[in-house]
Amino acid sequence: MRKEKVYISQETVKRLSLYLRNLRRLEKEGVRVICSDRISELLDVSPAQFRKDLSYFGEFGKRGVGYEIRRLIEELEDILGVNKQWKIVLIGVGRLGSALLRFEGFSKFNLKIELAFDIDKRKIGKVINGVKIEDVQRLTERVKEEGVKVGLISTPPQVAQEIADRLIEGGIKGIMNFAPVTLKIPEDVFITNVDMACELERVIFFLNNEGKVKTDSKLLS
Amino acid sequence: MRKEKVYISQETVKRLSLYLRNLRRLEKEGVRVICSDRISELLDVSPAQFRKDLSYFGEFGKRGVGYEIRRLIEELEDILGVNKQWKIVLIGVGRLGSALLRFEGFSKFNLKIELAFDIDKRKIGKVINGVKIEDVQRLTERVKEEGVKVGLISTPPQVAQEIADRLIEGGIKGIMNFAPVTLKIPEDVFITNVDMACELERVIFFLNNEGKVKTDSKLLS
DNA sequence: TTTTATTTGTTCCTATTTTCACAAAAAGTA
DNA sequence: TACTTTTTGTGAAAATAGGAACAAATAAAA
Repeated sequence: MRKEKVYISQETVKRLSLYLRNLRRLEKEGVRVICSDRISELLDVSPAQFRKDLSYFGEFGKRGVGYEIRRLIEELEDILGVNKQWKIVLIGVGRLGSALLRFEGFSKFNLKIELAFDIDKRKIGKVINGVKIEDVQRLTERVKEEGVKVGLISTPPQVAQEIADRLIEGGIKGIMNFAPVTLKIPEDVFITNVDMACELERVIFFLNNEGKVKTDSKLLS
Repeated sequence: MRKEKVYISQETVKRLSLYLRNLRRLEKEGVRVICSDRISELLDVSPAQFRKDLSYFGEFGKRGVGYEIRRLIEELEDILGVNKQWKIVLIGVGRLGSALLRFEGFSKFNLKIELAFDIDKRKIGKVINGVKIEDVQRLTERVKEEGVKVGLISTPPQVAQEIADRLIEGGIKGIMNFAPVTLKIPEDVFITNVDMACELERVIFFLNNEGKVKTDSKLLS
């Protein structure tokens, strides 16, 4: 039974994506059906959490049996929207940017970067992984032209805000930002920050507070 | 007044790191004192949240005035532990790995990768950003030898678990994992997964559920 | 057919996180 | 000195997320 109005938390969405990836792997390994207990062993998620995450979107399992993997993969692809083709643009083809352009973790899962932009004349015109690098001057118009909806920002932090503004002007509705700055964006645009320095500092915090800290919800004495 | 026993959430730690970075930038811009309201405008955090996050560790502000930036930077560096030198090892010098080796977002903030390993004979011996790439065969012993405590895994997913095991055998206590797999690690080791495909799928979820979704805590109709 | 085993979907409860709101402190002003 | 303004630090309330537990559904066994 589909719910009237449900708030889906970001944590739930992250987990859905995690489920999908692991279900695909299981299917490849020949598994046909799986129960929430088994999922729980594989991922770091309680069985109840798994069932509840799915329950926001419908009933996909069979009581006493489990979940048919093929069916669940399709449902999750549908929920996340990864079965549709979303045009993705990358801005900033530096070392991180070119790694992203060729990242198998994207391409393997139907996430293909289709346009790339840089300011460096020496890079413009080059082709990386089938994508021709274009002049960032033309960013807004090209984004409009191609109807791109998702942008990855891997520029230096100083220019990230300007790039974001231009992307949004071009009609971008979702941004994944690798630049270590907090971008100002309108309410109707979604942003996720991949902040590697913060993540690494989080690891260091744990080490630095060792003994004073409990493993999951950190206890400080 | 320091608390007896306080649980620090991961979200709080992430924000501390975010505060630190932005305070450093503000200091560079010549700002000396800042209040929680101003921080709130700059970052996407409520003033109360900022004050409460800090309050777990002590009283660093002055009522009616705000926070002296220099002081707060030092306190945060101390809390996070980033003023100490932590030895960091990177495993897997592919495209992402070499981008990480040269990533300014790390080096600028006193986060220096000091050892790097790969399995590819052609890469072993090469020097990237002052770091000599070593043979992954010797990973465990070298980690022990050097007393490394933090490891970054940027290998293909198939070998990530084995690398994690070897790191832990060598005495690593904190891992930042870029491989798209859920690693099994003991309780006393801290791990953070940087899962770019999940992040990108989260953006796509938002686009795919547009209209049905409210901007912050996603409303699905 | 009836009974027993499982395992889901969901309700209700608990724990955690965030926000509110205000007393306490600081500094300036009259 | 007394009053005003500002802004912190924090206890209490509100909101959110997570987990236990159980009825309902399924399939297999008796």
